[in-house]
Amino acid sequence: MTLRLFDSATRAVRDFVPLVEGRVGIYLCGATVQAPPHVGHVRSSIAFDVLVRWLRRTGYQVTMIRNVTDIDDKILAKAADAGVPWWAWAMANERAFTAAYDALGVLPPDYEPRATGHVPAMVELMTQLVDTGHAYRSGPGDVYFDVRSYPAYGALTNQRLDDIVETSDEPADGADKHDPHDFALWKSPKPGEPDTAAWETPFGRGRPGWHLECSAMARRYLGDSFDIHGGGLDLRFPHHENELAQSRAAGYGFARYWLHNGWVTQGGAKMSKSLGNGLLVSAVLAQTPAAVVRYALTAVQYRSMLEWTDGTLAEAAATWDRLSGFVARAAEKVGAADAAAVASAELPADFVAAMDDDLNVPAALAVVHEVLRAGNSALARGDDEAVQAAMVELRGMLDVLGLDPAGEQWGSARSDDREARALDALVGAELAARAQARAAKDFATSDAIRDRLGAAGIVVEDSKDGARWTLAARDEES
RNA sequence: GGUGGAGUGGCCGAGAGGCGAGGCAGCGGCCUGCAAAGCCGUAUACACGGGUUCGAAUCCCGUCUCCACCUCCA
Repeated sequence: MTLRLFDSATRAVRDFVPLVEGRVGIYLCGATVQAPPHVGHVRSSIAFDVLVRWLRRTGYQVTMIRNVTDIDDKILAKAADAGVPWWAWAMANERAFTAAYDALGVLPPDYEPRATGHVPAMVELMTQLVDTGHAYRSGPGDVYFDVRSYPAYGALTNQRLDDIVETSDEPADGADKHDPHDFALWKSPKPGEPDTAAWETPFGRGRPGWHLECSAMARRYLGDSFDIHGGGLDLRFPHHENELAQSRAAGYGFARYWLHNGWVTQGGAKMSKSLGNGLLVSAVLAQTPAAVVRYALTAVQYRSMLEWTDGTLAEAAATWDRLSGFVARAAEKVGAADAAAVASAELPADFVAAMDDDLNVPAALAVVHEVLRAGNSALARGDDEAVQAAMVELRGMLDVLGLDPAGEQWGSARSDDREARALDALVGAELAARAQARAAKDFATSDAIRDRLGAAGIVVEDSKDGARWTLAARDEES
């Protein structure tokens, strides 16, 4: 069984065959750092994080490139409004994105190129396009791609040029476009824009258009042809169509598979910067453990729309408690498994089949729950061997999803964290007092202690081996 | 107008011709001093109307509704 992926370009599920056996190059459209990330942004990064993890798990050597668009109209406009340099505005937001990725366990890409650092590569590609008649200079610093020069324009999104509504990408003063659909490769500075936001080129001074950046950076790091190009569904047109057109027109094979993730919606509407309804990741993380947020964003198939409601996080929290609870109890019983055992654990065939089927995470999670139940049952009947097996298998699967409760990202650092040790000692004292009260059948006192801990977000569970405690995954809703 | 997606039980969410994925919530039971956790059990589900078939949520025809992209967007 091989991995099959839904390719947007052909609108079909295709067997994944990499360009070079055993290796995969992925280019993911990252953030335009005009604002801090909202939940939809990190959904995209998590979707492709799962893809990378699965490819690596199944033996591929993956090169993951995720760009940062650190100059564009909105960055310049917002920075000007805020009275700060555009590059400082971009940098601050880039840091916010990085913090969100890190908090949610998104593995860092192999490289994260910034647009502003790749002007020479862009000029090189643009020059090629002008020299071959696929692009033209319409004024100082203004260069457009000539869509009529590339007959396959529209192929990615299955549109005929004449059916596409005319773009409102307005030419600069004095600039003329040959066709209304022609898009900017290079843009001359607008009045009032800072000198630092323009670069010299053979065609005049200006700054890069959005589409050119990605084509140039993808080629620089992944080569003339590469395996997978990813991004949000909303980037298919015009962004990806334009990238494909200019790269192919320049003679490069470019991406062989196009993957697009669905959006996070609220009330059926897409979260978006332009609508201003984006729920900031920082706001969500302020109230909910990151692992729970990660679970919520991972649990849906990547192409589906994910409707974000109050119930989304509540359900994720319940499931996360169940998963992490078993792993913790199992480790207390049979000892923690080492990372190597988890990384090399043999995964259930149904799980593998689900992941190979266009990353069907919901179906894969069904297998996770089967193993979880088997593990809990083994725990109940004291079958340590089965507990151990279930724990390793479960963690192996969850690791693929970036959700191993005992892994590096989410694992408890209780034993070597001073605050946590102090807390453990205090709760331990409370639990000792409670045990005494219970032994004396003073249940009023023991219940009062349990209630007091509960109010502090500490959940107490009794068992034959005594009481154990955990932090509640989420604050109780009133 | 062009292109594409979606309607599954109280909720979330897979599946895509034939033993009712899985989760959450609920209900019953076991366990517990009581809980919690866990385990066991528990479902008149597939937008609507026709059709094909031994058999359709899954295929075909028609209808309705919702959403998105075609302007910046993950």
